[in-house]
Amino acid sequence: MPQPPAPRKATGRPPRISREEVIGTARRIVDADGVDRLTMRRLASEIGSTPMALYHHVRNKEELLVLLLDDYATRTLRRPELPDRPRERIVVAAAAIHEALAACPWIVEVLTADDLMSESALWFVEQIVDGLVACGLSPERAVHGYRAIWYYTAGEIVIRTTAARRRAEDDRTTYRERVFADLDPDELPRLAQVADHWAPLTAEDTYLEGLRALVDGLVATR
Amino acid sequence: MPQPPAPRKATGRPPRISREEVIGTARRIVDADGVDRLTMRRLASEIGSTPMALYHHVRNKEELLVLLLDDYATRTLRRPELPDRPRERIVVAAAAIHEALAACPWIVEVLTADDLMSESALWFVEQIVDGLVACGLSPERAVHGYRAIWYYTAGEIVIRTTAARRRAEDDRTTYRERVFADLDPDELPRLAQVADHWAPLTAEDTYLEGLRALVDGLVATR
DNA sequence: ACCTGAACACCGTTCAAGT
DNA sequence: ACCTGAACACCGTTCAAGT
Repeated sequence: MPQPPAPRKATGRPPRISREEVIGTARRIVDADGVDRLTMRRLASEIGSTPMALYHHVRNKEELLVLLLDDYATRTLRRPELPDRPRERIVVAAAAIHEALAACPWIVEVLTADDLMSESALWFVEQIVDGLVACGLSPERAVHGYRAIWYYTAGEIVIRTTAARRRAEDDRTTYRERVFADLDPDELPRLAQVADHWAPLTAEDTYLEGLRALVDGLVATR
Repeated sequence: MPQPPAPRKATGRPPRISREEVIGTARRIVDADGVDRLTMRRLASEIGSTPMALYHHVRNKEELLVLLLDDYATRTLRRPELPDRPRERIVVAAAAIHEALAACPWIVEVLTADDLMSESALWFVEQIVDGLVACGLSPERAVHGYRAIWYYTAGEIVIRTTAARRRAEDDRTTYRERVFADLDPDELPRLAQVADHWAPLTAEDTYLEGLRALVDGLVATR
């Protein structure tokens, strides 16, 4: 293999590994085994070097992760054909970002606090669902409305990714089932009404509807 | 101090620490020093016990965090006076949840990948802002619209919290400033147009406007 | 300039034993 | 039933030294 010509003065020891190699190897580890398997030690050994050699190419692990995301975005974000209608153009552009990030679950990691299914939050969910029903929505659409508000508030991606992870790890549906079984229909009538369909309703992908609603709201004359 | 009567059969050794004590102490640590200072070892020593004693009251650290959030929600979520109009009722209920979570920054932790300010994402931001302008919004309102979409897509809370943390750690504004300085006004005219006002515009709190728009969109007849 | 070895100061969790 | 001690299998990062 020919040596590339050295464009800048070759002072000191020639580099054995490059920043690109570090990022590329990190990407392989993350794609193969998930982001929490990416450690500086493993990365070093995979690259055939020592942990400390990495610190000469990235400042620290946090910078490595930022570089990794940047690399990911550059490789996967493709510019779609855009419709002429401005409103639709917004939707398509946002959906493209969403799709790219959704395929990149390691972005989120940790947290999201399950489903905010805490007893004390249910009353608020009730108000939202009931309010949407009072506005003329069907219970099903009302649940979707609540889901959209919660998604776009706490982050649709974050929630779905960790939920999927949870589902893979063990069946923690028991907790949700218990909450719904203990529901008082007098205090929380709407939730009780939809309790049986909650699982299939929340399994549906309603991202685009929620997004369209948000855009509608933004461009509507107030 | 009087011993509480033992309601169930007292077999074996009497407990020295309770689950409530574990959670309460964990809360104190988190409130004082942040969530990543909460370790099983420190929690144990703060409680005057050993790490392994904790595992008799919580299954593992993840369960401890879930319990901690539940405890937090129970203590801070207060039911507000609700307006009669359903649409306003939704807004108030959702805003109450938002407010509680916003005051609880340790929920998020890590990630959010800065601002998705990657070169390759800017084009999409441009399309969104330009589309909103084409719909009749002022550039300022268009930026707010984009911010709302991004917030409600990736999670308003998550973004703001980590942004605030970053600001406290060091001035990483340099990166954003460099991106905006390098902007090509022919390719990304709207972004270039608002580049100078980006910082103050994004510093404004537009949560309620975005939320109202989302609700408007959801209850609007399509 | 770039890399290495050894060490620092930690982690969460398991296992076997004690009371 | 509840708690302890010791150990396992790790972390990210610093420091001083080598080439």
